[in-house]
Amino acid sequence: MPKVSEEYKQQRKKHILKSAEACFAEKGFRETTVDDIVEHSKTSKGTIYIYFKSKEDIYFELIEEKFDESLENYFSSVRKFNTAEEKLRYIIKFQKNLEFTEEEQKFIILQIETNMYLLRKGDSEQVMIERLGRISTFLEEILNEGISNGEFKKEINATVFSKMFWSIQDGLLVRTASKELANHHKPIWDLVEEMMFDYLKA
Amino acid sequence: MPKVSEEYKQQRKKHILKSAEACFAEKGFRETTVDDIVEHSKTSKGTIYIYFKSKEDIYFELIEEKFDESLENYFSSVRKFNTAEEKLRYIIKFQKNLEFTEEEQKFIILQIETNMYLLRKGDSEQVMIERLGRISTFLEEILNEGISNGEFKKEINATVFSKMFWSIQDGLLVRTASKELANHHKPIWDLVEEMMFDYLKA
Amino acid sequence: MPKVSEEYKQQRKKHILKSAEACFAEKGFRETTVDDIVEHSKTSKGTIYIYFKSKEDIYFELIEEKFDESLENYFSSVRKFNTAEEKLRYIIKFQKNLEFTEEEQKFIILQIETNMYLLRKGDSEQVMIERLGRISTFLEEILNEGISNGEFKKEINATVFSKMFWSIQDGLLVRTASKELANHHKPIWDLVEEMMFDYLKA
Amino acid sequence: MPKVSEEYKQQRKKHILKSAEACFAEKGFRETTVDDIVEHSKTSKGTIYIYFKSKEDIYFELIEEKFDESLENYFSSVRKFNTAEEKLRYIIKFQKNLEFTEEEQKFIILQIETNMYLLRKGDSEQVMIERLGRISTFLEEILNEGISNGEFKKEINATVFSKMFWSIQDGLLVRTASKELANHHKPIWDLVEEMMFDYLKA
DNA sequence: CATGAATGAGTCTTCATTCAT
DNA sequence: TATGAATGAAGACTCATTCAT
Repeated sequence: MPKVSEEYKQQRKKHILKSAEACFAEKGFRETTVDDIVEHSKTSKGTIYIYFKSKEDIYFELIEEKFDESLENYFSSVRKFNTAEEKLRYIIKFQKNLEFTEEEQKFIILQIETNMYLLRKGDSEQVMIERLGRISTFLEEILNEGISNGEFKKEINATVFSKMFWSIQDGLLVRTASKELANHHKPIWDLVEEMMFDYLKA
Repeated sequence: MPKVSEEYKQQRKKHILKSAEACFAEKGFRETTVDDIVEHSKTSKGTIYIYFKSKEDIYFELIEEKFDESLENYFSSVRKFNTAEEKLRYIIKFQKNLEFTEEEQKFIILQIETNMYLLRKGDSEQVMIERLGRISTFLEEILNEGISNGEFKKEINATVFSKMFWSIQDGLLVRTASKELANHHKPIWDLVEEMMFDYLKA
Repeated sequence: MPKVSEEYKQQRKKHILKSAEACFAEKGFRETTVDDIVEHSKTSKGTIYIYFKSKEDIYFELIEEKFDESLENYFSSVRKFNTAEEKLRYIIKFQKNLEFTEEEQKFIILQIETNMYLLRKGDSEQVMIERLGRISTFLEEILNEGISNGEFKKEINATVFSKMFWSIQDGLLVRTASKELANHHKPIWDLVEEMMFDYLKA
Repeated sequence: MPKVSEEYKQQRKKHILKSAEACFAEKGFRETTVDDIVEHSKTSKGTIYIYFKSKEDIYFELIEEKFDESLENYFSSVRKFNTAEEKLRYIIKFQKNLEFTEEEQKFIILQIETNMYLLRKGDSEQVMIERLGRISTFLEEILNEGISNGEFKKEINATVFSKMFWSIQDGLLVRTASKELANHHKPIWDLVEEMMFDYLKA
């Protein structure tokens, strides 16, 4: 006989998570204090510790949520296209069209930092590899689809190509987080696109 | 121990830096305490503050030293080759042959974290962009050399290609830091190499 | 203990201030550690930093409070008298009758030290001069009152006399802080009284 | 068979003391570091600890020296005058004519702080009281001289008057250290002079 | 005697977490 | 459930003093 509905509690948690995201993006995990989150979320320290068992816990839930949410959206919008080429071109187009606002850049930084954090902790095996695997598999399927139906040449190693692709994407993301490349990444993606399709269809 | 040679002092500093590197690589900047460095270096807190004015100072000197040192070695070994193609192939080969020990992987993580840290602080403009610029220019020169002497096709935009190349390298490095890709990056570099030369010489 | 009344918090702050006073009086500002205050107040370091933002902050609030509080009481008790002579004699009598306990002597020392501290910092202009001004003006008014109604002679420069008076008071206070003069100051005040009134009414 | 002459050593000590004086006056005892004194004296930490056994020791020797030196000079210049009145007027004139440079004001602050420091330590009985006694006695003698030869009236209590005089002097000094009264003390001394001689000769 | 590098106890301050209300 | 006051362990940094050269 809970006093408040489950839905209410979910909503409350989401609200805190949103605040935490803003804070972490702004200052990073270590530099963000629980008080920062309290202030941003207009709740209280006690409340936060009702919904999360530690600051680290907030961080993990945030990453989990953020990642899964955006990834599923992404996958499904890609799947709407018919041919493998269209799908791949859409993926590239999506990256190309990302307009990185200050805020988004900060979130990218946060994501990269998080990866490094996880890598260091060695927990990565469980979490990260599974994720990278999912993304990799997603592209592999598209590539294999293209190979089967003759869009792409037979010699392609879909696994390797997929890993390469996401590595490139990662690299461009890292650079994009910096001001140097920020919003100048389009010509690079153009080049990548040209080069890749030359290879895939040669 | 007074009236000690400049050389001795340099050595002492280097020793502390070495210890700091190990600690930072192990736990990251924020999680490493000065006491960790004290313990690892078998010196004392006071001594560390003779040679460095803050924990952050150690960090920056470390990054600086590590980076500049390795970069210059790298550049000069590349320049030994005659043709542009040889040079580029050597660069790729170099990346391909990197055998990342546990320790080196940790240092890569540290470097990436550092970049993120700098990006967040906004101090990055001075330091990082200059560095990325140096690396980018280095490859641009090689590419232009190849274009002039007919090794590579005329249509290549050396600036864009160079940026792309290093982004890919970055991306692979990030992934390599993870256990997933660790020491499985050779086939990916093979693919990159094939694809790139196809494009450059088409 | 959450959601606590403003009054409760004021009380808590006062309690810490009381402890700090005892510690500062005992050992001086610099020699007093925050841990001393913690121990004396039976609270915790954290609590102290909830109510004050630094050790210096405690010090200033203490001085401020102590000073303003006692000064206003003093002024109002003096104003109760009718004639200027009565007022001035009361002021002197008040000084004369001060029985300096060990503790009060220590607080006098603290006050003098504080003045020196402020003087050195140069922040004194704002705070101290304003205070000295208030005290000086207070006596000037009494003197002018006495001059107007014929109690005192016309030739008196109220401003100079006032400053002299408080300097004497200061000097006697400094000496009183020492054991030498402690509680032997009455005959000196008698002499001062005699001499002053001889002059004022000559 | 000392390696260096006693005179050399005395000179060295004096030099360090001079530097310490400047530093203590500038920043106070606690805020002055041994390194400050090292830098100012252009010697070394080791050297300082040859001549003094602690930072506090420097402080005490400084106070001792400074005080005794100036006091003896002062006494002897006063004694040159013939009558008690001349002597007392000279003392007042001396105070009146003090032109307090920034530096001298700082040294006054240091002296006052030192007194407070000594008072707190309870060592005051030995050192300070003896000093205050010497000064007090000095003036008592002058006053008694004046009483004996009819310059001053018989009813004067030389001991009390003397203590009062130095208290006034102390008070004016404290105030003079502040910017408020700085170099505006002459009219006050004029008033004190007038009032005192009115009393002494009445 | 002179030097200054080394030391480490001692400071202030922060902040994640708890728990009484 | 919600609150926010209380806690204290932990961290960065300082500096008087020592002592090998």
